[in-house]
This record gives sequence, C-alpha cells and structure tokens, in this order.
Amino acid sequence: MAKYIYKGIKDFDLDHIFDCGQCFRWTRQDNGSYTGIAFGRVVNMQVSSSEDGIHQLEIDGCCEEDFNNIWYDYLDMARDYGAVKDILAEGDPVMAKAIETGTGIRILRQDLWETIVSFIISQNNNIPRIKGCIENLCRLFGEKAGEYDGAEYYNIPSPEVMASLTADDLAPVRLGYRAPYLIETARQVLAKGGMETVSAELGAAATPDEACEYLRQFQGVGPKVASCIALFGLARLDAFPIDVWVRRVMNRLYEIDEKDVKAMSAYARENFGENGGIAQQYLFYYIRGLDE
DNA sequence: TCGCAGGTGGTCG
DNA sequence: CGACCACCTGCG
Repeated sequence: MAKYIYKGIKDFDLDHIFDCGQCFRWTRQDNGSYTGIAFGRVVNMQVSSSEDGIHQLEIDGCCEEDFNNIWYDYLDMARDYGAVKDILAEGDPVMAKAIETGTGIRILRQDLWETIVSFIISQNNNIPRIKGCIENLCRLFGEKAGEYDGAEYYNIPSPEVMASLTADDLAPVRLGYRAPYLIETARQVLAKGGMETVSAELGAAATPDEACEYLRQFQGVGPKVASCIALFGLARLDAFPIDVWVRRVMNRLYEIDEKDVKAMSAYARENFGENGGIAQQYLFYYIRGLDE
C-alpha cells in the first residue's frame, strides 16, 4: 500500500505521543519511526521535514481514505494543542515546564473495547509486561490484521471471543489474576447487547464522573482504570486519571498530600478544567522523565 | 530474596 | 464509607 504524507503538523512528536502511557501497541524503530496497529490497520509513522522545512507526517501502509477515516481522528488532528498549551501554562510555571518537556503529546482517540481491555490489564502492572500481555492476547486469540517488515500484527479479540475463553485458555497470556476480570467484563458487555450498546449508553454521560461510574460496573474496572478508559477510549478530555505517577508529581510540584486523591481531582477540575486529560499527560510524561 | 509495578475487590471497623 | 491487604507475574 501507498505512503501517505500529511504536511504542516504542529505540536506533534511521535516519542511523546507513543511513550506517555496512553497506548501499548506501538514500537519504536531504530530510525525513530513507530510501527503499530489500530482499528485493524498496520502502519509505520515517521516525522520528517519537506524541502521547504515544513514538518510532515509520513504514514507507510496508509491510503488517503484511511487517513481521512481513521488516522486523522486517531491522532486528534483537529484539535489545536497550541491553544490548549497556552491556556494550561498561563499562570502555572510548573505546567509550563511540563509542557516544554512533552510538547508534542496528543491524546489518541482509541477504540473503546481495546482501551477497556488494555487498561484492565494495566492495573498494578508495568509497561513492558502490559505490552507483552496484550501482544500475547492478540496473537493467540485475535484475527490477523496484516504484516509490516515481516512481522505479523493481530487485532484485539472481540468481546464474543473473549467471553468464550476460560482462565485456562488465557494462561499462556500471563495475565495473572486479571484473566477472570477480562472474561467477566466481556460477558458483561455481551449481556448488555455488545459494544454498540455500551457506546450508546456511555454517550449519554454528561460528565466524566458519570462515564466513570458507568464503566466501573465492569469487573476489574476501578476509579483509575475507568478514568483512563474515559480519556483514551471516549476522548473525554476532561477526565483526569490519577495513578501513582500523577500522585507523585502532584505531591512534588503542587504540594498536595500524596494520599489525598480527592484533593488532586478537585485541583485538576478547578485549574485544568476541560483540558484535564491533556494536562495529566504532560505531567505524567514530565515526572517519568525526571525519575529515569 | 523480596519488593515493586499506570489498582481492584473483598473484608473489616 | 475509609483503611487495609491479598493478588499473578517478571524483573532487579
């Protein structure tokens, strides 16, 4: 398939986008490009400069139609991150510093079911192992989506497939105690009539809190995972997931008690508002960079 | 060896 | 309710 080139990107850095903890299915290549899969498409993305010095995104394995139907939205291209950064940095030198570090971050608009599965797996887990678990799950139970550079890529198994599995089936995936969570959640989704129903019911949620409350009915989905699903799977940019890293950074930078999650979400709601999710990503990327 | 890693569910008080 | 605590697994 062809290579699609999108010129004139701003506020866009592949390292920032794919290494800020929001996704687990992209791999950095030696040349700085990323290969991965989303919505059943396998592509390689690379940022380069055209002859006139304008930054551009090259997507290998992508036609114009796919770019318009999938990748433009996936990469949240319609949003003006420069404007969001100005708002967040205003009167907040700490945030300004964090934005400088992760200046090319964008919130990916990911598939809802894949996001639910991914973040259930992510609980009390580390990133390399999360990636390995998802990889195993897709390779063993998902449909093949395509190849790139000789490597095969598989889709996340559907709720139907996942609901039919047993804990023994999932043993080679090495999910540990999360395996029954996934099976039960898949069954709960089917019982509701599938992801179409779930999406429709979530569409009625007026606030991120309402969306999270709904999501928490699924086995293995607590406050943190629900918030991540709302942000990355529903593009609720006003959701503010609070994990161990965010607690750390808000304690260190805003001097909020590290145990006081309520105070943190209140602070985020008041100071970051509708851009809370984006703010969270800048802070997350920043603190992880400091600690490495 | 044992604690820890993008938490959650169950059980007490 | 809010504070504990066990929990699969792999790595340092």
